[in-house]
Amino acid sequence: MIKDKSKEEAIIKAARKRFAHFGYSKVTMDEIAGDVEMGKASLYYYFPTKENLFQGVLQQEQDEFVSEIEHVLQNEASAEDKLLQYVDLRLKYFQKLFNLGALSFYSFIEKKSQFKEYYKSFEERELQLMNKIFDEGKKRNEFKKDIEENAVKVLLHILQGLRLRTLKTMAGQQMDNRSYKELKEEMTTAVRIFVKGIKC
Amino acid sequence: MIKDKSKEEAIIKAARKRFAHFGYSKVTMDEIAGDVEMGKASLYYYFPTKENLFQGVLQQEQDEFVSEIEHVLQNEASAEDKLLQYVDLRLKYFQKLFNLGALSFYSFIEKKSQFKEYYKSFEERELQLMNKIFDEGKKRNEFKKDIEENAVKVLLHILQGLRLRTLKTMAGQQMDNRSYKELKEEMTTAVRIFVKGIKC
DNA sequence: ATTCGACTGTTTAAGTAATTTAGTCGAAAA
DNA sequence: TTTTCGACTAAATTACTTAAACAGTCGAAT
Repeated sequence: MIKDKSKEEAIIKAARKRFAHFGYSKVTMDEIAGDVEMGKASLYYYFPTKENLFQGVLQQEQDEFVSEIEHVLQNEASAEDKLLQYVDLRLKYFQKLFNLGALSFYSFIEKKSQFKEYYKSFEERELQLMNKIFDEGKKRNEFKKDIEENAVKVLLHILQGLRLRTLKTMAGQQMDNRSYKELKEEMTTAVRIFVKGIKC
Repeated sequence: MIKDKSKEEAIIKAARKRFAHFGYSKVTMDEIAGDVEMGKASLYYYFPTKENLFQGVLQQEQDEFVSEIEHVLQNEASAEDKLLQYVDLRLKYFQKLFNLGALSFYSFIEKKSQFKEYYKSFEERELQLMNKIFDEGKKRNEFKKDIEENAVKVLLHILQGLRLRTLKTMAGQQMDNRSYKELKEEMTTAVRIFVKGIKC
């Protein structure tokens, strides 16, 4: 019943390496099994499906991101600074997912759209995190109390949209350093102006 | 040398009808020719390629949009109101392109990406239009003079991103009225807060 | 609890033939 | 001179077949 956590993690580690390099569909369970010196059938003792294993990889990245961001929320910076730190960490997480092939324009239209549910629940989590930042900002009187109803959600969608837009312009290619920097700058500008618009 | 404009328009009209209903690849030149009671070969007298004919359709939509928006720019509304009118018209134009099958997530990743150049030049045009609105806003002292360097471009990208994000969530399906209204509301909120952020 | 060899059914890839369709051309009509 | 089109071709798309690869199962062994 209680499965060996370290084995599980070794499998995820091997899987992540392969997925990050070749993308989901170009990696076979046999190869991953080979990497951890196991038979393929043994993998199925830990993960019921290949998809589930991939989600394991994603989940680990997500946990890492969430714990980083929650750590940030605890420091004493202003709400605006926290938002900017959020943008920074979120963008790094975005890049990781991209390198795992979990993003890219293609993955969104695939019939199975394996991760729709996954992304959706994460979006809710993100919204909570941002709301927390804004609530603290209100308490500290950085923002006025009567922020526009959907402002936080809109900001979240703005950031999503800007990332998606960058994804589009790359369509297939690698994410180079220039795209990354441009995107970050755009997001930073957007947040700064947006926050100013909320402050007054 | 001087081709019959009314014939050309009749062809575009017929083509638009078909493209809007079936999408680019599901329409044959023979069918369009049938609609205007011509032989297919005659179409090639007016349009060198099928792609070019499709672009003719797009160009007409774009011209219509641009002339509407330029009309708006001439009235005496505030810069903010002009921006909101811009959002409204631009979204209607977006929907038209969507119904023509010129958008949709698929069209962006198609190898040929026939319209990359087309969209790019249009984006520049859009940027000019928005800059015009902002420049007038500055002259009338609605905005302070030292607007952040890339603010206008960032706003443009925000609006693009929000549209794209909606496109993603629909992925394949029809654009229903709810998506449309939600998107419009988001854009409106974004513009209002953004403008406030620039004003002060 | 954990591992795996041997197996299966389904999915993907490769190859090929058949069909459709964009685009051409030269001649003819207006 | 401008406009139309029938008859054609080359190229792309589709439909189909077959071979290979792969995800996932199972029962037996540690």
